[in-house]
Amino acid sequence: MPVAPYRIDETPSGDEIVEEDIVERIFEAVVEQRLPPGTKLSESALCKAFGVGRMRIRHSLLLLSSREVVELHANRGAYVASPTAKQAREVFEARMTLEPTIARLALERATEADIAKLSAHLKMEHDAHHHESRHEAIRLSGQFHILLAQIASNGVMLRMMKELVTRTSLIIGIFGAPSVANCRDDDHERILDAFKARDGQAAADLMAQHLREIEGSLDLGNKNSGAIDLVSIFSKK
Amino acid sequence: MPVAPYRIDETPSGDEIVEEDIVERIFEAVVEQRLPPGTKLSESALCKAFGVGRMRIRHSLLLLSSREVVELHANRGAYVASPTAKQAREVFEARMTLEPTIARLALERATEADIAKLSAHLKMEHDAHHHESRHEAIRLSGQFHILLAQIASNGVMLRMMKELVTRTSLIIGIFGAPSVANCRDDDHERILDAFKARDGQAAADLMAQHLREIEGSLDLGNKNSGAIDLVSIFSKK
DNA sequence: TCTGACTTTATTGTTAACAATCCTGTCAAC
DNA sequence: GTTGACAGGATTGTTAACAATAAAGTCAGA
Repeated sequence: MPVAPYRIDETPSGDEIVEEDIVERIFEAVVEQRLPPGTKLSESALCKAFGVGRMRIRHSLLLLSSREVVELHANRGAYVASPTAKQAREVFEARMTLEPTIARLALERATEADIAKLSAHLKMEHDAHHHESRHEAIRLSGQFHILLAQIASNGVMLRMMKELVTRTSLIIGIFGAPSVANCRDDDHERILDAFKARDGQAAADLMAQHLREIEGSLDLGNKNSGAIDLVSIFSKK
Repeated sequence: MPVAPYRIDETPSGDEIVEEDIVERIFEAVVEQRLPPGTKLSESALCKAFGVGRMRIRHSLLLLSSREVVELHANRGAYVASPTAKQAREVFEARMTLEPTIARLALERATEADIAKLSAHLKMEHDAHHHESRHEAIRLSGQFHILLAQIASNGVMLRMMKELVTRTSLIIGIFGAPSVANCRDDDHERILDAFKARDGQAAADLMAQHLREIEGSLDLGNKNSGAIDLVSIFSKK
C-alpha cells in the first residue's frame, strides 16, 4: 500500500469530479449563453465532455431539471430549458422579491474587502464590455448578482439566486432583443456607489429599479410562448 | 395485444410512482415530524416502503439532498438533515424576505374561492389542534403557508416555500421548545382577516410578525450546534 | 412523387451483478 | 478490563449488459 491507509476526511479539492461540479459547469455555460434554450444534452456527449460515467451525468441532469434549468423528456432525453413568458414573469417576480433585500443585507454585512472585491468585479465587467468578449461580459454581469448574495452570506438565498440568474440568462436568450446587453453595468456601478455610501435603502431601490429595467427590456407580451394554440390560430375568422 | 396500442400522452395520474412523488411524500413526513432530524434513510427500507427499485430511491434521495432536506454521506447513506443554528437563521431570513411579499401577492390575486379555501383550511387547523392529532396539526400549519404561495400563483416561489417550510419543521424539531406548537393558528386567523379586508400591507406585516414570533420561540442562541468544538471545551480553565 | 407502413438504428431507462466502503462483533494481547 | 487488530456482515457505489422507447431511414404501393 503505497498510499496513506487513512484519510481524515474527504479531500475537498480532490481530483475526482462530482455531480455538483458538472451542475455548476452547465450552469455557467447556460449563463454565458453558450448553451441556448432547447439544446439537446445527450448523455453520451456529456460523458465524453466531462470524462465521467453515465450515472454521474444522469444524476447531474436530474439535479439540473430540479432547478428547472434543463427539461427531462421521458425516453427522449434532456434539453436546455425554454422558459415560457409566464415562467419568465415568475422568475422576475421572485428576483424582485429577493434581491432588494439581498442588496440591503449585503450592504450591512460587507467588509471593506468585500467592497474592494465588488469594485474589482465592476472593473472586469467594464473591460469585458469593451473587449468584445461577449460571453465573458454576460457571465460577469450575472456573477455580480451572485457576488452580492455571497456577501449577504445567506446560503439559502445564494442557492436561489444561482438558479434565478441562470434561468434569467435563458429568458433573455428567448425574449431579449438580440442586440441588447443583459445588464447595463452603469446600474451595477450605481449600486456599488450605494455600498460606498453605506445607504441600504438606496441599494435596495436601485436593485429593484435595475431588475425592472431588465424585465422591461424583454418582450414578455402576450405572445403565448411555448405551446402554440393551434385551435385559436385556425378558428373561424 | 389486448391493450390500446397508442397512448396520446403519458397518463398524469397513472399508477406508476415517480421520483417526484417520493420526494413529496418524504417532504410531508418531515413536515409532520414523523421523520426527525438524523433519521437514517436506508435504501433497502425505502425500496420496501415505496415498492420501487433502488434507482428510484437513489434519485429521490439525491433530489432531497439538493433541497437540503436530507444529508448524503459518502458510503454511509442518507440521513434526514439536521440544520445548524446558522442554517436555521438563514432559513428564517429567507422566509422573512419572501413571505410578506407572497402574502401581499396572494391577497391581490385571491379569488373568492381562494379565500373560502383559506377559511376552510383554518377550520381544519383549529379542529386538528383540539383533536390531539399533533401530526395533522403540524402538517396543516405548514400547509397554510404553502397555500398562500399557491394562491400567489408563482411556481418559483411556491417551490422555494415547500423547501423552506419543510426545513422549518426540522429546525423546530431541533431548536424548538418541546411543548410549543409550531404556529399558533391565531396568527393565521389574523392573516385571513387581512385577506377579507383586502388589506395587503396588513397581510404582509402580520406575516412578518408571525415569522418573527416563530423564530423568537426557538433557541438559536450561540450554542454552536453541529460540530462541537472540542478544543474550546477542553481548553485550560 | 408522395404517402404510409415497416425496419433499422440510436438513445434512453432499468435491472442485476459486482466492487468498495463502513460498521459491528470477536478475539487476542497487554 | 481495556485496547487494538482482524474478520464478518451489511450497505452503498459503480459498472455493464439488457430492455424499451422513439427517431430516422427504407421501401412498396398508389
